[in-house]
Amino acid sequence: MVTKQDVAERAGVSTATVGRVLSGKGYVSSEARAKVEEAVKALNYRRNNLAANLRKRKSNVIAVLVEDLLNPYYMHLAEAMVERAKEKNCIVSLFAVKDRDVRQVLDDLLSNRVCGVVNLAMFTCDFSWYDIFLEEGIRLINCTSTGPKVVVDYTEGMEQALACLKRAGRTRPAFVAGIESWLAPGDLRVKYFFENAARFGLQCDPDLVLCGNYPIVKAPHVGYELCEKLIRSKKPFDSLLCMTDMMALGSLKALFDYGYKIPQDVSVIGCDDLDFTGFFQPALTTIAVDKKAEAYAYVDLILDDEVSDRDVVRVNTKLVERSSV
Amino acid sequence: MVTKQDVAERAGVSTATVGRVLSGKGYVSSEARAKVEEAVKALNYRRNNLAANLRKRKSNVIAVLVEDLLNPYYMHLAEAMVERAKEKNCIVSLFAVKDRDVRQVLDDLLSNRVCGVVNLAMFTCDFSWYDIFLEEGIRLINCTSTGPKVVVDYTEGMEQALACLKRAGRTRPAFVAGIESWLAPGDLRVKYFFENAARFGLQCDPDLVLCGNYPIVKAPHVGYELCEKLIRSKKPFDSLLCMTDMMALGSLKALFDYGYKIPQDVSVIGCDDLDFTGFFQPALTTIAVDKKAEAYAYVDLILDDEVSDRDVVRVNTKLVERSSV
DNA sequence: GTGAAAGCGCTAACAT
DNA sequence: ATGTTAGCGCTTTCAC
Repeated sequence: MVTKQDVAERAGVSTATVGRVLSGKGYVSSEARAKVEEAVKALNYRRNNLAANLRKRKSNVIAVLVEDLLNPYYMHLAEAMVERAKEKNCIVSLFAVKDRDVRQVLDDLLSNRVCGVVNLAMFTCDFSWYDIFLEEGIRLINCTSTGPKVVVDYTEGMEQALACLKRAGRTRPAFVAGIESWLAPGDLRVKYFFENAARFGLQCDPDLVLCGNYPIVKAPHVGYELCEKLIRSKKPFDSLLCMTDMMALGSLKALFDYGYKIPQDVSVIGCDDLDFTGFFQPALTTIAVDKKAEAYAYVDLILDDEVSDRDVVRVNTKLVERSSV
Repeated sequence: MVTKQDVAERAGVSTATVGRVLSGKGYVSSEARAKVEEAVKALNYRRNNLAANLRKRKSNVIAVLVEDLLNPYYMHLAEAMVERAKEKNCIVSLFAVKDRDVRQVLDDLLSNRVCGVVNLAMFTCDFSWYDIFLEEGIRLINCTSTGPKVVVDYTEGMEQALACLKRAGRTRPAFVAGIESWLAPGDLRVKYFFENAARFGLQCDPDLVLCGNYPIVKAPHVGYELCEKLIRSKKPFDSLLCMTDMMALGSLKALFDYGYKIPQDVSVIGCDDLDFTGFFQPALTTIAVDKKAEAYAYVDLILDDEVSDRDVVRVNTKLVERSSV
């Protein structure tokens, strides 16, 4: 492998000079620069990140914690994070957090001296180790009540969704929340729904906020079961707001299996706008999250210099209308 | 951070001894071992992988090359690879290969001295740099005609699929291949179909092997368009074999949009058995790939010692019957 | 059975 | 404007 030393020798300068031209900081005469650049090309020099990382005492790996990778929403994020990270010379690694071994995962992160951690497994992750990460100078995003955060602001999207339901003449929406009932009130979607439904002539019956045990049970299953239970309960409803598109997928199927016509009998709205929700039957109307902005924010919060511990970046949402309302 | 040196001092031994007990190789007196173990615990020592990697001249990162992360099949693989890699103390990083910057990605891999590369972007990846990787001792899987490989063996699955079609009384299947027509004949699914359809009383008309430009166009779109074209062509068909579940998703929708009833009018079979294909409408009958075996094979081929360059591991498939046939 | 020491390749403080 | 050099923390040979 070609080292900086090799380049320096070929260019007839010192490694420090090579370092200067490569990093672009410090004074270098244009002749020296030219020689170095020639040598770098000729030798096809490539920096050894292993060494650089050791020196910096920090790797160029951004860790992404997920409960499971099969959540397509995470993948939208991961995709954009990889893209953004590359611009900044970092790579992103996935870490699966399946409850019991959280501690071991964190050990792993520490051992690898990742440069930051994006916690997508907010329903699972244990925050007790936050201090260790701080001490080691590793930034955590979405890992605790303090520290930088990105929050998806559902205001706009929910507003449009409720308006859309109203326009369709709906009055009795149910909310397929899917998560545990003690978590539901904290969710911005649910909260916004409760606080604003009335304004759109929508009844909002706490009984119609359906909780489940996502993410232990997969989203489509949760959606199916919850919707099935709702149908069997005979409680009247004419529309469904779903926490995620994947839950909506399950709900759609339950509705179909029980003979409901969509959107004639019931309107359905999801959240996320996954790339294939247009292929659901019927194509799903859904609250789109600016996933690229969200993902970029994660990376930026980890890599940028001027990030304060109390930074919060908000990500926008908007309704994408298709055929399910 | 706690270094090996710290541990050595506390235990009253040398770093070499600490190294011996930690690695489990070499002679260590049981007293020394006990003291070291005590110190490791007390100090909460954690190995710094950055340093270890530099020493080994190789990182503990397995690179996974993908065209885009939104393919759920990749995510099934990624999930299992992360799991397997963790057992062997490695982490997996995703790298997006969007055609034009392949070279840059490879530079990245080299620069990071990843311990191996799993190429999932077989329709996009450039193999010309294979030699460099070999020289640097980096293993590539599925990157070239030589080198270790894992091949998904569709024999069993296709056999069952064709039998299933026959049982359903179908005779005119179309094959939604989705990939470019020059690639199709090389695909094992297509190949098996051609060679064995007759045996099941299935006509196999080359005109009914529908090609497209996946992965440039996303799978569900390709599935939709191809199916739509087929319908409009008025060519008779009574069943669909789809290259992937996501293509099947698109095809299902096209069929539905044109008023076909499934499975009454046409039977549909996919490939992959993604975790949510049971929620398609109707639930999709599909050829399941042993994704865990596939993923583990990738990791093992990269990390295990006794891997020969011509190793090929075969992964099994089998039909999962649901409601679309 | 144990310890000393030489790097791995890079960066940056310091000296010139 | 350029060069020298001291580590970063680990592994491993070699000497005791």
